[in-house]
Amino acid sequence: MATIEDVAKLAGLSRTTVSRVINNHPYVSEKKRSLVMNAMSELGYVPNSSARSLRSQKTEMVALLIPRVMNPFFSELIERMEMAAAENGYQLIICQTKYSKKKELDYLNLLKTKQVDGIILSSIQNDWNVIEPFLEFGPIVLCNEFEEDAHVPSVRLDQTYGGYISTKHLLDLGHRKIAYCTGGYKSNVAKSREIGFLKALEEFEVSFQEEFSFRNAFTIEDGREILREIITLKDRPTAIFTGGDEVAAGIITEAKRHGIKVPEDLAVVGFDNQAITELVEPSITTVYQPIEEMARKTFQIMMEKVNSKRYRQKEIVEYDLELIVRESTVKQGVLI
Amino acid sequence: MATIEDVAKLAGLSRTTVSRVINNHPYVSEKKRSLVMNAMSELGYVPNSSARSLRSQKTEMVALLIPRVMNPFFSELIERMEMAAAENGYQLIICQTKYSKKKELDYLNLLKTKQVDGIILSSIQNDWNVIEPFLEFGPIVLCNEFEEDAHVPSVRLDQTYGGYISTKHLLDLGHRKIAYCTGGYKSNVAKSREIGFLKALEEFEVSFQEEFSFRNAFTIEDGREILREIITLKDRPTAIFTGGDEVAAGIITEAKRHGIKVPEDLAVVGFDNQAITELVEPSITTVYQPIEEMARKTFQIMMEKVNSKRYRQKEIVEYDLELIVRESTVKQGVLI
DNA sequence: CTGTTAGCGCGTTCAC
DNA sequence: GTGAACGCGCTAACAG
Repeated sequence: MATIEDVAKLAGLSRTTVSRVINNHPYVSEKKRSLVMNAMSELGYVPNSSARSLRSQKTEMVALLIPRVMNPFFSELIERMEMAAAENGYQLIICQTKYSKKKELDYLNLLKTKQVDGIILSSIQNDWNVIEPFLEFGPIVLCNEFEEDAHVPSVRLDQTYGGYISTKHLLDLGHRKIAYCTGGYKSNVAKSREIGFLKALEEFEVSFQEEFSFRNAFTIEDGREILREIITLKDRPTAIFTGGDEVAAGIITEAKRHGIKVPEDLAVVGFDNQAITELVEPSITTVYQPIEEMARKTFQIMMEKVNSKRYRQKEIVEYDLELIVRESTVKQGVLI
Repeated sequence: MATIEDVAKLAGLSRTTVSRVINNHPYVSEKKRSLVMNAMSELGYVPNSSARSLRSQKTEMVALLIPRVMNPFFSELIERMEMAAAENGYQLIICQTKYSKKKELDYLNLLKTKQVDGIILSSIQNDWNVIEPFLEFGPIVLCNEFEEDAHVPSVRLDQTYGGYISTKHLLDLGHRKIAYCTGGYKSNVAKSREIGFLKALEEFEVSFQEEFSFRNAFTIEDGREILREIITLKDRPTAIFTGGDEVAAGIITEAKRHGIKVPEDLAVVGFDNQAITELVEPSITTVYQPIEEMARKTFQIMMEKVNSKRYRQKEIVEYDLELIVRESTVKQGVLI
């Protein structure tokens, strides 16, 4: 593998001059510049990035911590984030915490060992006070997560609003017995949605019935089970708010098996606007989340932080969610 | 940030001894070892990985090249590959080529610049002769891809068999007018499936009708369009083989809108065994692919290559696919 | 068993 | 405009 030294020799110049050409420094005569360029291409020279990182204290890599990849929301987040990284000449390292505190800490260590310039957290397992000390070693930016006492940038979606509009939609349709079901891992995300949910109920002077509450629902199968639970209730809800389209899909398909009509007997709203919302019949009313904008903004802030080296500063960017009404809440004419 | 030098000073020893402790070398007395350990934890010392990489010529990172993340097949591949990497103490860098030759080359350069120890290709855009030269700089392992003239390891699924069993299934059910539709990007993958498809037809002495061929089908919407094309045909197929569950789902949902019964009027087989296969009604007959085993094996071979430093050696590991029969080909009793 | 020394490849003062 | 020399942090001979 050719080094900068080899290039210098071949060009009959010093390492310094070669380095200057590589880094586009001024004060290099055109003659020597082209001499260097020729030598570089002749040798197929490429700078060694470990050496560069050691010298510059920058790796041009960022780690993205997520609970897992196989969740359409996070898949899209990865896709968008990788694109944002690429546009900035950065590489993206994927870190699945699998909801484990230990794994999260292991990955946070990438900052200490200088394997990455910064860390984007889209999932938080540990208490903030155990994460905070890592800020000594580099920037941490929250994406789709939020911590009240964290003095770091946080780019997120207005989940409270999301919970509010979808619940209000159900209330506007006349529903008063509304079940609430959500996944737990989204921590603050789930909490915010619940606040919005309750706020809407309050506005309509409807009180929430605790037996209509379902937690830890993530998958299609979870949705199916929830429906089975619901039909055992004497007093059944007429509508249900879910924290994810998969869960909504599970509820809907299982409802059909049990002869429960959607939306007549049970209206269902999902969350995420995934592809399945248009596949299931009836199609699923859901909440669209502007993941691309969020990813872009997150990365942009990360670049700022990397350059400014000021990591501890609270800053919140919030994007609005959008309700997409489909057939699982409002019966529509059949299309031909 | 504390360096090895700081630790050595605090412990009153030399850098070498500290280094030996870090790397678990023998020949270090217990006394000094604990002296070093204490100094390390007191300073919160962690080795700088750029320095380590520069010295050892290893980065403990591997790049995974895929066309894009937001495709359930690749999402799962990423998820499994990240887990395999983590088990081996490696980090995984995600590289989306977006089907672009240039991007692929940019990412292959990670090998040259020594940012990664190896590259896993799950998608090939450029001709092999332009990829081959990169082998000078590190190992390349193919995963779910195949190149006849590439002298590198290739871990893949027997796509020919996959195409064969699903087509044979349709033939066994009595279908003789079978349409074929597939995505183009899977290059050799798609070709292999087609070979299996044709082989099955041949065994049943059925000839393929060219007007039943649809290319570049990837999405649900593509599936819908294909169905709309099909109904314009005078002579319609009675069954259709697709290269992906999304396409199959699109065909099925659109068929229902047009009053075409699945499977009675049109039998459909998908590919990938994604979650939607059980959501759509009728549920989709599909082909299961053992992605986890493939990812695991790929990474294991990568580790071998990284250590042995012998990169140019052909080696093929192939896993069988499995047909999963559901309602889109065989009408089943309604479950309650 | 332990310390001294010499680079890994690069960027950057600081002289010329 | 250009080059010599130092050091980023670490590991591995080599010599004791």
